[in-house]
Amino acid sequence: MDILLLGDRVKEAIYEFVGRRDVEVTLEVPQSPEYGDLSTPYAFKAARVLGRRPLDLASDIRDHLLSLGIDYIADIRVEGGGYINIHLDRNRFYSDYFRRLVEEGLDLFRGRFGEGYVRIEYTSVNPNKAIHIGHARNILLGVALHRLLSSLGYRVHLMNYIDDTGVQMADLMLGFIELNFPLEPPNGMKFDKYCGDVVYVESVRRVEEERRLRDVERKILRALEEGDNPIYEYSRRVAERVVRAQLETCFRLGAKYDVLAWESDLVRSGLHNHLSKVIEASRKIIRVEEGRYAGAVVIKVSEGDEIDPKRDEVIVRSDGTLTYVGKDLVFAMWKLGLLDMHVPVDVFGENPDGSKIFTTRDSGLGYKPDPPDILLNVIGREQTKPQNAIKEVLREVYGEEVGGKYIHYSYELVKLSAESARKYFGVESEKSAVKMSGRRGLYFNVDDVLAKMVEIVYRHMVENKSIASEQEARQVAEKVAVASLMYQLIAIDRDKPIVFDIDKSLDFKGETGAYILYSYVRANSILSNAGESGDFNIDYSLLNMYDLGLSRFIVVAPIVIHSAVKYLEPKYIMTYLYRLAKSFNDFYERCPVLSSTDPVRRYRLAIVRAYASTVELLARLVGLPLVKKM
RNA sequence: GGGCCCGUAGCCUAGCACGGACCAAGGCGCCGGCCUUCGGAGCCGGAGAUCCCGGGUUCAAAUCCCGGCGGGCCCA
Repeated sequence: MDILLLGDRVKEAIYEFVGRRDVEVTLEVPQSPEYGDLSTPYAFKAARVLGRRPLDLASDIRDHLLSLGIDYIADIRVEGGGYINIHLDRNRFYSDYFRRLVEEGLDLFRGRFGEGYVRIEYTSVNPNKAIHIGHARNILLGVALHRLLSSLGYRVHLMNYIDDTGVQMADLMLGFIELNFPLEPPNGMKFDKYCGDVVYVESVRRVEEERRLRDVERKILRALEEGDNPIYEYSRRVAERVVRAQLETCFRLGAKYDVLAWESDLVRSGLHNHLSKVIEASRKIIRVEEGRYAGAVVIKVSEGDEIDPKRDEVIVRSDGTLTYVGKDLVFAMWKLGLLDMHVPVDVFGENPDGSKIFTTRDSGLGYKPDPPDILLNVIGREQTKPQNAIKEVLREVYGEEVGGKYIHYSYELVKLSAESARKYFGVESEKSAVKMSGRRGLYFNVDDVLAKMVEIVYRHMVENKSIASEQEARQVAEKVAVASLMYQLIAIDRDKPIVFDIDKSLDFKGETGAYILYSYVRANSILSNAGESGDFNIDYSLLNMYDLGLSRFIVVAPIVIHSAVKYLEPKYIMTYLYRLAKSFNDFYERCPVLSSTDPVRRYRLAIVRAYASTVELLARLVGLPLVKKM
């Protein structure tokens, strides 16, 4: 039994009692323990449609619920003019839940919140530079979604799209081909950083300065788009090396991939020829006959005959080339398993867990994605307009059911604080935040940021002499750093831009990932010093309000997990983890465990054990790394 | 200009999905306390809020609706 199951039981009982379900029973856990463990303002809402007074209705519902003798319900009170407050037999309910949680962990939840096949496309960084802090938001959202869904019993397939035919790649290659940058980075610099911070930035600068280089840039770009030529072959070797370097960073963040899909391979395999299918089938897609857009093919979202650039999307230009949206539309069809279209794949490498990463290639076994139940595309919010157009076409051509599977999982940009921009890049700005720019080299690499974080955490541990071996301390510091970065980027609402300030992100005080890990370390310290296990027949009458406060917070976890998966919001788990850790630290200050005498000591050990198990469970659900010492 | 998103103490954020005990919670910063108790990356106390503005719906609005204002993003 857990609070979610109990809540469902209560809901059903109320629906049956009133004989209608049009007014939803919303259950909440009251802030204050004196209002019980579960509460609903249902009587206020339902009173109107039932033509009754809230107080009377609430009383009747209470009497009915009590008459059912639902297990674990000790008392029900009507308070505050109509709230129905359910008080549980806390000794039994908390103890029983804690015991099962500690014994079964994740098994308590696996398969309970739906099942199916989910494809997630994420990361999608151009192969000309290192992963920066803005990409990290994308990657960490993907990681969290993957862990959440796969842990709860969904089959998850992970794809990473790599655009190796764009102008960014062309500019990088211009640096190697025309500006004679050596292929080997200076003194041990990581290859992706070298490409992005040194070669690419310089190429962009030179192209802007020298007209002659624009022609070279165009020539290289054409070679990349056409493929099957020495420039493309060279470029592909460089790009693969960059991607391998990028993946090292992604792995640090907990990422995993099943298939890397390269734009150049998709072009060569003829994927784009399939665009004609949807062009013919859709009435929204039209070939423009005259005017400015003559010869172009356009997704017509707007009403009327005129092309409205504010609303409509060009998918094929007048010269016959595909736009980004056109490419993405046909790619979407492939990812949804709608095309009978195999692309050659080969093994690219391995994930940290040992599973294979496949990559598209010019030859190899043919691969076709299985149709997923949902397709989550983790893409920035700035792409909303083209993403909506794609979805509309899918809806029209393949029906609501298929179109509904296509989800633009969007998030706002990560910007740079003006202070950081000035201090580290010498860029002055009137505004409080600056847009990052790969072209100007105005961004923080994840590797560099993590290195700074690791250094600070490591020094902290050395000062506290908390860990003996240097090697172990380094590993721990890495996890603390990643956890903190993850909290910074995941706990914030996806619709809000994040202003990244390097100095603030290096501060591990307060509401941070480190805080969560620290509380977990404290819990583990108690457990490992205890020398015995707890007693899971807790008698709360012998304990105080802080024991109770932590306990009733632990018990809420199933509700949080349910919301997180229902709304695909890992943020709910992150913010809950922080509040839970806070509750634990309150408990820690006021409730001595080891120095207490039995039975209090063993009751508290059980609570600490339940807390640690909850943190382990939730951390696993979002991919948050944990440490037992720090 | 149009479309979408955001607006909560000096700053950052939670709560908004599903209106309910919210005279609004947490963090940073500021002021003042707590290291002979299980690890102080912690805890306690204090100051700090027209929940952008106006209207509407409702027994009840930070939450829903309408209109404004301000900011962000997008518009081959």
